[in-house]
Amino acid sequence: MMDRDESHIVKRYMVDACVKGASSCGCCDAVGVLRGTLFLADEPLSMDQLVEDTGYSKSTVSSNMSTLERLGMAKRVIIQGDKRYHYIPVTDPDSLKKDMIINKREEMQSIMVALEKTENDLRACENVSPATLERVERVRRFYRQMDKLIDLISRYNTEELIELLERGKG
Amino acid sequence: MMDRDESHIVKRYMVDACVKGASSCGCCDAVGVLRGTLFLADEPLSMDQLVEDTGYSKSTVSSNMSTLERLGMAKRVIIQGDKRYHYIPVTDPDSLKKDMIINKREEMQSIMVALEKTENDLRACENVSPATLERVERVRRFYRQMDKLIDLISRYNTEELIELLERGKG
DNA sequence: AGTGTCGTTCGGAAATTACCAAACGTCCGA
DNA sequence: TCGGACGTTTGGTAATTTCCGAACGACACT
Repeated sequence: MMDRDESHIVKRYMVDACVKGASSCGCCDAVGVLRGTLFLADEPLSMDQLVEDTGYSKSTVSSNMSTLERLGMAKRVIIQGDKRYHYIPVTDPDSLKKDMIINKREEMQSIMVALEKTENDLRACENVSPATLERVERVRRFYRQMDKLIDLISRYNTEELIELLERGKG
Repeated sequence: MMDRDESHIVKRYMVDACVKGASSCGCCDAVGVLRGTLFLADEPLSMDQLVEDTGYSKSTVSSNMSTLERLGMAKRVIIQGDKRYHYIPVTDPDSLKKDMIINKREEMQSIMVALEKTENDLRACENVSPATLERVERVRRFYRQMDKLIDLISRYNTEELIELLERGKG
């Protein structure tokens, strides 16, 4: 039988992977640890179980599970006859892709707003070098394009996209 | 004439936007400030000028300019008759897209490696629940798909992609 | 070799962040 | 309306990160 230690070893890679993924989107390690733990659980986990399995305090688990929910990586489910919340990992490719894109897009949008304001400010000054203005315009064009691209990508599911792009290139 | 203060106001949005973008890829504020400053400069800037314009110390500028270079967001150029380095921002859409994709892809790859190891470990244990194994497989499939998608996307330039996807959906 | 100019690296201080324990609010059953 | 089980919020602390100044190494010119 697999004891706690062996189970922990199996978990390590998964947790490490999730921690890495989390830190690359600016989240703290706990978010990754919690996600990894959730992935390798046999059933929906209550907060108490997450506290037990990860060693984090209740408050840390609570706040970081909120983050996971917000990022679309975990969901709460109701277990009949148990008033506690239970969490499951989101593993559906299309949901994951959707949330990944939504988050990326919000980032882009806020950068685009700032770029637009900058461009307006620059135009309002008389003695700004045309090269500078042109440079800001170019970056803004880039973000506009990427935003459009992300929008288009969000309208297909992953299989469709792969097929379309493979066909396109031949 | 635009004095230093006015120039600073114009810079604010751009710098804020870059700081936001930087922190969303796990970089500290200084990286964003430096990028924003570079965007709005009329000419390539030396390290001394960056120190002056940003208020950061020489060592901070040095190390953070390295990360900007690594991320493909700034480049060093040689100015004739000046032995100091000068930096310019990268604004070419295709370079920006390329580096953005390269960085994203490296992330994916390392997560995929970890997922593969986990799957192997799980298969080696006899008493792992099939549901858990299936869950890991599903996530791994997701990352494999995304990796493939990113690879395909990297083979087109942005205009081609937009056209292809617009045509595809009608 | 000696000197001056650059850029990077290193050690410590300051600021920020992550984390925990305790207090708090909420919901449900008695 | 009380009591108990949950989850969230808060305040303080520990740990990490950021940043600076100083020391260092590299290079060019004398």
